[in-house]
Amino acid sequence: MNLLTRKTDYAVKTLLTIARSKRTLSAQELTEKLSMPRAFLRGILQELAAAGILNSSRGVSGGFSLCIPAERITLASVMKIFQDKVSFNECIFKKKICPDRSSCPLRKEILSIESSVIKRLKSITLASLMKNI
Amino acid sequence: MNLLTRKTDYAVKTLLTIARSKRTLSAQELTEKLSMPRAFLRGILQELAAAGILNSSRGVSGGFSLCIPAERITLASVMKIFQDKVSFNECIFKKKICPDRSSCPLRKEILSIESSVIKRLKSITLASLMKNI
DNA sequence: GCAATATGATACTACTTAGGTATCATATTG
DNA sequence: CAATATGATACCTAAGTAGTATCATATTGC
Repeated sequence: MNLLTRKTDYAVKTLLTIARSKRTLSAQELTEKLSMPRAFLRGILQELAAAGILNSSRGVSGGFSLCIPAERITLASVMKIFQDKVSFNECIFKKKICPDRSSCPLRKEILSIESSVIKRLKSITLASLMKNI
Repeated sequence: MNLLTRKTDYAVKTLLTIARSKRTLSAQELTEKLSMPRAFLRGILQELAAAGILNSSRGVSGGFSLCIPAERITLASVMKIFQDKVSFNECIFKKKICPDRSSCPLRKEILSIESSVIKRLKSITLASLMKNI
């Protein structure tokens, strides 16, 4: 079980690199800097652009740059792009076993853990990650 | 992303049922009580027995019973049986990108979240789940 | 204009894991 | 000895993760 998928991990590290270098970086440059698989990274960059986190420009000196200040890009928001549900508990016992879902003790515990994890994921920003280096 | 797999979820609910009824219950009885797929539940019960959480007895009036007091069966220990790694971060950047893994800011954050989740999972026991009903 | 360089869109493959089934062997009880 | 249980094991299928490949389109500089 992994909290972050590889796409999310790549994405965060790529975003950090872009944030540090204040200029536009192409997929090619990023691939070399970060030694990530090129085609895969291209896809990730495209998704980040589509999600409105990156600006993209085509053509000879094109590439990607941040579209939002680093303070406002959270780990939770990046995860959301690449991992549909950042929820922990998809209760499998609709009505069969737990006649009253709202009273299921296991569910309560998991939801409580989930919400505290999500809270923390929302509090981690690109900017805070950069400071901690 | 789900914190608990279905096997773990079934296992916990099954263990709760066994713990409540102080007698030996067969896979057949449990299947009926809990409306879980029979063959699947059988496998889960076998794994729980192999892990030393359940006693099993064969033959006509055989079945399963708790082998450990409910206070000492934690959610973490059940997860461990069915979900090899309850770790959150399998860092993918061995030495390439993070020359010094120990200083990776993202890794630090994830490990911190992970350890607090594990701590909570260890604190949830069958007994505590039963009390909260 | 045109070649070179970029991204956009999209489709496809390989691998792993989760979820579930089925069967034969073996032990226990009445 | 037949009925009932678990033990061990070998499958199968669907979904998600990780990664590749290609064609279309936009931009820049000569």
